Amino acid sequence: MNQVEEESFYHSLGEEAIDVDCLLVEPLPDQVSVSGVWCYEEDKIRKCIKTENAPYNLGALDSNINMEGVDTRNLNALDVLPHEVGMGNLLTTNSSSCDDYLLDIGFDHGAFIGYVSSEGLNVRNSQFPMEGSFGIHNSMTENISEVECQNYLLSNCIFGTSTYSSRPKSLDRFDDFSNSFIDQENSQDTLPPHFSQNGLELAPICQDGPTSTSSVEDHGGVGEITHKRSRKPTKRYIDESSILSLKNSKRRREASSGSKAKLSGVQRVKSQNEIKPKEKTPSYEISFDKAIQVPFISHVPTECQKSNSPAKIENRVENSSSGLEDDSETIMRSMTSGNQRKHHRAWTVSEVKKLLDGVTHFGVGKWTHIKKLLFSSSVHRTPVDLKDKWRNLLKASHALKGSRIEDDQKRSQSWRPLPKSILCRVRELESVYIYSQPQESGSKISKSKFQNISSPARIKSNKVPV
DNA sequence: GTTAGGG
DNA sequence: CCCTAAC
Repeated sequence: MNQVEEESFYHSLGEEAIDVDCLLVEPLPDQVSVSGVWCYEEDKIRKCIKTENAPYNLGALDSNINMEGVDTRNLNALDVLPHEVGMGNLLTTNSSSCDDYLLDIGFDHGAFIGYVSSEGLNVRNSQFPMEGSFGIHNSMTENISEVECQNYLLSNCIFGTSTYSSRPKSLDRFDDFSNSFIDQENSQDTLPPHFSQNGLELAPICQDGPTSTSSVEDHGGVGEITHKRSRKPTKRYIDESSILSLKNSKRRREASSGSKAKLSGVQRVKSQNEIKPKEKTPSYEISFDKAIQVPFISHVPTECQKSNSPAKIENRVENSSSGLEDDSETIMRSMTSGNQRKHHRAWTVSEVKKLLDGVTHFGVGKWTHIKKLLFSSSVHRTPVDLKDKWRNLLKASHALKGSRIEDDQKRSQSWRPLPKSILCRVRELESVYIYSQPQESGSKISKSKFQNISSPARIKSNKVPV
């Protein structure tokens, strides 16, 4: 954009050009509209940002926003801030909320003295390029649609004002943020009107936090308070025993009527298969699989191709000798339960961080939400995987708690892939969710939504379980 | 369809 | 990671 174009663009902006509400779903009295960031002339910024009742030091307005030569038509708040606004220029009134995060990612506190509090702009988004787990925004020059910008703002507005100090974290870009939330039946009821406008609804936890009614009611609790479901003998156990007995009776029937020379071989193979019914495979699958040489993963796409073991292939070959004699029950069993095991994929630290963010923002047990919103790109992580990983993280964090932290950390860093900060975050999250269980109705969090951020300790003291 | 928990 | 009861 050359100078002339730039000037004409400025003029075309005009005083009324920027709708203050364009980025906020509904401006709250004490909320700072961030639309002003779209302007970069100081007087316009002042006009664009409501400063009445805003308890923030909008230091950014007084200082260097230098956008020269930048095509602002393609910029938005997220693009502009990290680059063009000096970190120290955006001051916050409750910068303590950042501490955990900064610790987590290993930055000096001093390096991030300035950022607007979570009610307004969140300069912490500038950490996107550095934070592996939020790596979608690798390029800050990426254009972000207005909707996405809204999502960011919303997430900052809501998530950032929780009562849990490590809660406000930068979010991944929510590709389908709004759509996904619309699907949530419960959120409409639990959300105040200003969060359900424009179809942008937020998860219940955004509003009431981990102590919310929905949190408690929906998953019935976590941690020690969770009471376990009672289990009957598994269906698989019943099925297998019934299959065994059925096959035995069939075999007896065949043995009494069929050709004995032929059946003896079949019986031998069958008895082998009965020992390990899970590994039994119908013969037609074999011809099916021959072409790709990895018979055991034929039903599972790509990612499991490494998972076939020689033992299994051998077993498969064995089955081929048994030919078409397999009974239909066994075929169905093989088809449905399958012998393929998903290839093990180690969880990366960034994945774990994403998971923690998901738990932070949506709550323990909202695995499908987390999956849809944060792991939509990783097909190999199912909601169950997330749940399992969370369970393992809890175990790991307790293991860490049990030992002396410093020594253990130093000693185990070589083999333990998870940084201590992550395990600490797990513990914090866990404690929050444990302590939030006895809460009847999430009034406390919703009340304090736009108040200052409480520390986990304060949550605990507020919500002492019996 | 989703989640918890045992394996 | 799988499986399945419980929800």
